[in-house]
This record gives sequence, structure tokens and C-alpha cells, in this order.
Amino acid sequence: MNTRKDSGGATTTPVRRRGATKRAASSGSASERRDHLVKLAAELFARKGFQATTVREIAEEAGILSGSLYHHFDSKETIVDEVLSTFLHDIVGRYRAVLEQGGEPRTILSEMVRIGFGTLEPHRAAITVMQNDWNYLRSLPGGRFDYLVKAEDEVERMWVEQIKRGQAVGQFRPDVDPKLTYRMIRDTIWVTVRWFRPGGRLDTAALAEHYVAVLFDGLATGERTTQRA
Amino acid sequence: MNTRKDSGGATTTPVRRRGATKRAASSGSASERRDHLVKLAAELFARKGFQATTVREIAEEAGILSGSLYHHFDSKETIVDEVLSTFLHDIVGRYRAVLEQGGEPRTILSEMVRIGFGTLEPHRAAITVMQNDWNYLRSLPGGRFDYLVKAEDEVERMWVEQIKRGQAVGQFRPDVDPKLTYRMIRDTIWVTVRWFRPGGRLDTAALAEHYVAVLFDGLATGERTTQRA
Amino acid sequence: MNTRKDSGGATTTPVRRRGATKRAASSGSASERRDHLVKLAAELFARKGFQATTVREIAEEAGILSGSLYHHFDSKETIVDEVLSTFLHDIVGRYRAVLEQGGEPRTILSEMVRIGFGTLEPHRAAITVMQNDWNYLRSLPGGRFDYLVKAEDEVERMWVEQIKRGQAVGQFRPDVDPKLTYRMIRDTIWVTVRWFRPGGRLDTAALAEHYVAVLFDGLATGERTTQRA
Amino acid sequence: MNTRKDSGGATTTPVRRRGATKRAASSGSASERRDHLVKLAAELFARKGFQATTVREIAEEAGILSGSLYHHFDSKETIVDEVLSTFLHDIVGRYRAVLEQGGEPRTILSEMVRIGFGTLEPHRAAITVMQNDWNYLRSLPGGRFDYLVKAEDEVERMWVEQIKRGQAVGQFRPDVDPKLTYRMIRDTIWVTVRWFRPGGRLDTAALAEHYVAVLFDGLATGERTTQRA
DNA sequence: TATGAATGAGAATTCATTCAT
DNA sequence: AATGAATGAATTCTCATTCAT
Repeated sequence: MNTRKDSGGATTTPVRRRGATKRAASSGSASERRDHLVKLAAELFARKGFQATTVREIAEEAGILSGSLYHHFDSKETIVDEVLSTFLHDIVGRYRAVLEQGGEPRTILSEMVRIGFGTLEPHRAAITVMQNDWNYLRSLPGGRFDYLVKAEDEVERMWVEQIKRGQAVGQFRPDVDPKLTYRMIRDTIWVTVRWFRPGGRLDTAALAEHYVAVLFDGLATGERTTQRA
Repeated sequence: MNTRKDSGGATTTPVRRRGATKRAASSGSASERRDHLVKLAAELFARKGFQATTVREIAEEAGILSGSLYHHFDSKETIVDEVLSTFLHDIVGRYRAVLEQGGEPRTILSEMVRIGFGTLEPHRAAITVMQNDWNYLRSLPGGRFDYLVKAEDEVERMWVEQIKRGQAVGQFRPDVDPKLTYRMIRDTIWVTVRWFRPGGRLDTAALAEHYVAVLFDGLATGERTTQRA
Repeated sequence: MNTRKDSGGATTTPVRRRGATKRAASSGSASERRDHLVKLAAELFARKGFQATTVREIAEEAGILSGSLYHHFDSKETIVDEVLSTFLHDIVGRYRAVLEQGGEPRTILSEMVRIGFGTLEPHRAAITVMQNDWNYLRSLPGGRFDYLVKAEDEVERMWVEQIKRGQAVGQFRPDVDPKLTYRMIRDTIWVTVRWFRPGGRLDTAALAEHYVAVLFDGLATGERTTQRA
Repeated sequence: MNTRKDSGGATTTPVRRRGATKRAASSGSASERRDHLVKLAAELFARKGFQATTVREIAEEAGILSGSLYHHFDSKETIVDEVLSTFLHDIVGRYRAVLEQGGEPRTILSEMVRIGFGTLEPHRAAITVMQNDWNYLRSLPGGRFDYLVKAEDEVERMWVEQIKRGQAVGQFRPDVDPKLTYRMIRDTIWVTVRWFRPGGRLDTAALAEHYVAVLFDGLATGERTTQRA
């Protein structure tokens, strides 16, 4: 039933492949208009939350009437779907690229942290929506957003594997729980979106280096003193 | 608009002191009933989000009709107000107590981390609501939830002060940004609420020790290698 | 999910048992109000069709706002459900009663024809809705109106059985198709609702006698001449 | 409002004479395309009802976009107008032809019954629409479908006249009401469209003979026993 | 305290139709 | 002939809230 309008392959594959949908050279306007609308909506979703953002507001932001939005999207959900799946596609792709290159666990992990912080600016809105509306979207009937969980699982596997490798080769302390550590790292990065504003004292690269430093070497000075189980 | 029903001193003072409002020693059913309702509501808010939770659902959970809820609360906002202010009152109190005791920065900071993780279970619902609905509640007109920001500021001052003291006495590396570091610690703790479930492999105390270890000594083994600005 | 509001057992049993739902003595007002609203809606559905009747119109007819209708009914569908199931319950009950009494096929069939015409006045609206909106309602997703088909099947079995018995004992001509004959009788009766208006030259009883005469003895005079297969 | 696009003479004369409107011998693609679209629409109208069928669905069925339909038709109403008037034109023509040939009332009436059943297959969609959406279409403002009533009246006059003639010459029992009898015959035939499916056990010719038999000689065997007023 | 009927202001969505290209 | 973006009015439904009983 969801034909052309809902291009979101998101429902069937964990991560959408966008762009390929449109006919050939994609003269632009058609797809561009849609992308523009998605971007506007993402900003609103991030600022006010998915539920608190009305379709009318999105339309107004775009200078059209609310009904007209339905020429481009099946539903409000389709829009947020596009916001999130675009983001997930991008980040999963980046993680995969780093892993394919190979290298020491510590190097790879540093790189993954940098990637995480690196998405903060281009995908600020999407990340915010994910943080705030994840629970609600997951609870929606129809399993439309199940792919969120799938993508998250894949990402978790990537991180956990590197942490375990690091422990195996003696680069990381053996007494920490890999999964738990991953979660804390992930959260610390994503949650930054709540207060990070571009143009401030620190950019995301600085944030990343700051975090990498504390993450690997800790806040304390001198000898490491905490006991290792 | 704020009649007797809305006991929330929250509007006037950063952190509400509950109970004192009620008519003296009337520990009676009235107040208890109210607290019970708040607890039920908090669970629903946490599970479904503040907006997605309807007044009817709260009432149903309590076995009454939605109209009857208005004998206890002025509005839906009053309920969430009570959920959040109760939590804030508790945690700010605990932080104050630790600070009043005094001690080394590193000890105090460890203790504050433990307090943070320690609120995860008793205040799981409130923390979840804060994480997910903070943005929305803040945006509500009337400034009703301004006290959230005030309380957060006070807490930030407490943490940052200890980090700075630690740097001053050489316990903490001098190259990290105190405010930034505070935020990352805070977020890492709170955000745990998203996936932490009591009864799992680790309890909140173990979580705290795990985090304290990584926070102070880092994930890496051997000599500390990151450069200090 | 459909709790108190949607009392329609229709979904689970072919024919609803109304009235029993309400608590004991059913002081009236609650159930009466609901019934009144159903009646108003039925009239509108009959006059304008289910789809063309707006919820607002129903509410206006009742002197309330459209939103208030949802205090009584889950949805527009629930209302029409109640209209139809009430009717089906009544007529199936009547048919069963006649069959339980027993008698000659011809006598029973005459009685069933009379019952059919007898429902024309009290259930005019419901029958009209069934005629006009049957197709649409059946096509609705969720199978909510599957009971319509079930009830129709039961009624068909009753009629066909009597026609077959009549043929077996030689009261009815053997060359007619029982099922086909039933359908034509049924349609002839129901479709009357399109033009029958109470208070006209003939009442439904007269209509019934008229039809019984033609049905059994035919329009022609003299010897029966059509060939019998 | 009625521009060139709306060829429906239906509005002015009881029964439209199609084809004549078109520019002479232009049997060409223009008119054919239009007829094709009408046929597609008729099927949808029949299956889902006029209101429930969206313009978009009709267009999709034809492989074009909804806006493109408006190159062929003024409005959705124009389409259904064409569906119905084509049908009415055909059947009224056939009735007239039989009457012009003359003959005994019983013979003519049999023939008219056969004509009725004979339209069931070629005009299945149109008849279905008439059955189901008659009420709604009649209620539309502007009197666009008044010709439906006019055509029906003409048909009624034809039938009633034959029944009366039959009674006058003693072929039909004198105690039945001609108008009432006509209506029942008419309804019985048309309503068949609800369940008749081509390719089943009986074709429409068999249906007609079956009905003629029961109509004239009745369902009962032996002597005619119903009393004649 | 509780009920339950009603309010009223929106919410998302639908859809026939228009029109520049 | 056809496209596709947009309109605008209407539709069903939601829900916090009120209030007489």
C-alpha cells in the first residue's frame, strides 16, 4: 500500500539507501524538495519533540499548507522515518569503513569516538530526535521503527568487538565490562547533543579529543590506582 | 490558577519541600492517596512519555475516572511537576550532605558519582521523564518549570567546584575542561536509566564502581599517554 | 482495547445481546441516552448513507458537540455496528421463534415473509443502511463487520431448509432452486424499504399478504402453465 | 460550469444520446479513451461505492495521475453521470423496442423481465452503482441527477401499463396492485446484481426463466388458493 | 471524593480540484 | 495529454478540562 510516496526502504532493510530511488540523473527538484522538507521537519522535531511538532508547523515552515505535505509524505511518521534512517545509514557506513581499514583496537576505538562526535553537527537534529523520541517511536504499533533497534544492535556489535580485542591484546584494562563500557561511551557522545551548540568555545573535534583523553587515561593524575577485578 | 490543589512550591523555590505544605501531622490518607497517584503517573510518564500519557490512562491505572483526578491535581502538569520536584529535592539534598561533610576532591567526586547511580533505582521514573521530556516541559509557557534549570545550575556548580579543586591540588589532570567534564559525567550517569533494569547482572553500586574506575584511571593500560595541553 | 465504551459484542458473537451489559436494574438514563443517540444516527445513516453522514451531523442532531459523541462511542463505526447488530439480533430471534413452533413449510414460510415485512417499520433505518452500505462496511479492514455475513448465513440456512422441506412434501414446485428462491424473496422484501413510507395506502401487513399471494400462487390466472424441469 | 468537457446531455434530457455529441465520425482515440476511463471508474464505483472511490484510484487504475483525469472529465460526478446515463439510455431503448412490437401483456411482461435480467451482465457495474449510490447521488445539490428519477418514472409507466392491461384482459389476477407489483418485480431483478456472478451455476437467461416461472405461476403446487380481494 | 456527560480547541489526514509547465 | 505540486475545506478522532450531581 505504501507505494511511491513512502520511499523509506527503512521498513525492510535496517539502513535505507537513499537517492537511488529517483529516476537516474535525479534532475534534482523532486528529490531536493523532499529532502528540504525533511530537513525543516527534523529541526522542528529536534526543537519541540516529535509529538509536540504539528504537521501544520512543518508545513508553515515550508511555506505551504499542511495538506500539501501529504503530496510528499504519507504521514508524519514517514517524515521522521526519513530523518532517522538517513542518519543511521550515514553513521553505520562510517563505522563500517573504519573497521574495514583495520588497525589496533585503541586506534580504531579512538576513530569511532571521533566519528561519533563528528556526526554531532551534521546530524544534530536526527540525534536529538533519537534521544528524545526513541521510546515513543519504538512503541508505535506496526513495527515501523524496528529497524532502529536492528541498526543499534549492529553498531553495538562493532564497538563491543573492538573493546574485547583491546582487552585480549592488553591495550584495555581487563576488568571492565565491554558491553557496559560501550553503552557508556555511546551515551556520553550522543547525549552531548543536548547542550552542544556549534560556534561555542569547543568544536566537536576538540570535544572528541577531550573525551578520548579522559576515556583512555582517566581523570586522575599519577599512577592508576583503582583495583582491577 | 494555582489554587490550593496545586501544592507545588516548586514554582517559587528551586526545590520544593514537600509534606510541610500539608496541614500539619495529617499524614493521613489524603496525602498518601496523592503520593500514590503521583507514583502511578510517573511510571506511565516514564514508559510512554509525558505527552503520550493521557490523563485517562493515569486515572484508569488508579481505578478511577479521569475527571476524578482533578480532585487531587490542578492539571496534568501539576502531576509531572510533583514527580520532578520530588526527585530534585532528594538529589540536591544528598549532594549538599556530601559537600557539607567535606574531604578530598577525588573522594567527594567518587561519592557524588555513587549518589548519582544511587538515585537510578528509587527515581528511575523521574529521571527518565527528565531525560525525555525536559525539552518539552521547558518550552511550556508560563515558566512553570524554570526551577528545573535553577536546580540543574546549582548541581552544576557543586560538581564543577570539586573538579576545579581537584585540579588545583593536582589530583585531576589540568588539561580537561571542568564544565565539560561535569556534563559528560552527569550525562553518562543519567542516561544509564535508558537501559538499566534492576535485577540484572550488575546493580547500581557495581555500575558506580565500574564507572569510577574508568573515570579516574581510564580504559587504557600502562602509562598514561595522552598529551596534556 | 475496546473496553466499556464499545459494548458491541457484535465483534465476537454473530448477534449482540444488548441491555444485559449495563449494571443490573439499568436505571435507564445511561443506556437510554446511548440508545437515543444510536437511533438518531441510524436515521441519518439511512437518509444520507453511512459515509456521507458526518459525525458532526449526528452530534448536532443530538444537540451536542461532535467530540462529545466519543464519550459514548469509540468511533462512527461503533455506532453503525450497534444499529445493525440490534436489528440482526431482533430478526434472527424472530425467525428462530417461528421455526421452534414448527408447522407446515408453507405456513412457516408465510410467517417468515410476514416477519420480514414486519421489520420494515421498526427497523427501517437499519435495513436501509444494510442495503446501501453493506458493501462498504464489509470492505472495512479489521473484520469488524464479519458478523453481518455470519448472521446472513444463518438466516439463509433457515429459509432454504423450509423451502427444501416444502419441496420434499410436495407443497412447493420441485423445479425451483431453493437458494435462488430464498435470495429473491429476501431481496424483494428488504428492498421495499427504498420506497415504503409508513402512513401510505398500504401498511406492511398488507404488503406481506400481497406478496405471499403472488409468491405462492403467481401473478397469472387459470391453470399453471410454466414447465417444471 | 458545464463546459465542453462535460458531454452529459443527461442534464437536459431524461436519457442521454451519446456519440451524437462527438464531432461527427471521429470514432477516434479521444472518445475511446474516455469510454475506457468510464468503464474503469464504473468498476471501481461498483466495487467500493461512489464516495469511497477516490479520483486517485480511478487514475491509478488507468495508469495516469489524478490531475490528468480532469482533461477528460469535469469532475468525479461527470464520470458517474456518464456511467448511469449510458445504462439508462440502453435499457429504456430496449423497453421501448419491446413495447413497439406489441403483443399480449403476459408475453410483453415476460420479455421485459428477460430484458431486465439481460442487462445484468453488460451493465453490472452501472446497476450496482444505481442500487448503492442512488440515494446519495439524488441528494446532491444542483439537481444534476434528476434525470435518474425521470427515467425511472418512464420505466414505471411502461411496466404498470402492461400489468393493468393484463388484468383488464384477465391474464393477471385482479387483486394485486399494479404499481406495487411492478416495484417488487423491478427490485427483485436489479437487486440480483448484489450476488450474481457470471460463470456461476446459472446464467442470467436461466435466472430470468426461473423468475418468470415463479412470478406467473407461484411457488406453490396444485390449485391456487390465496383469496382474491 | 467520585461520577459521567459534555466541552472546545486542536490533531492528523483525506481528497476533489486547479494550474503552471 | 499528462505531470506533479499545491490548495482548502472537510473529516474523524483526541484529550485536558469542567461541572452538576
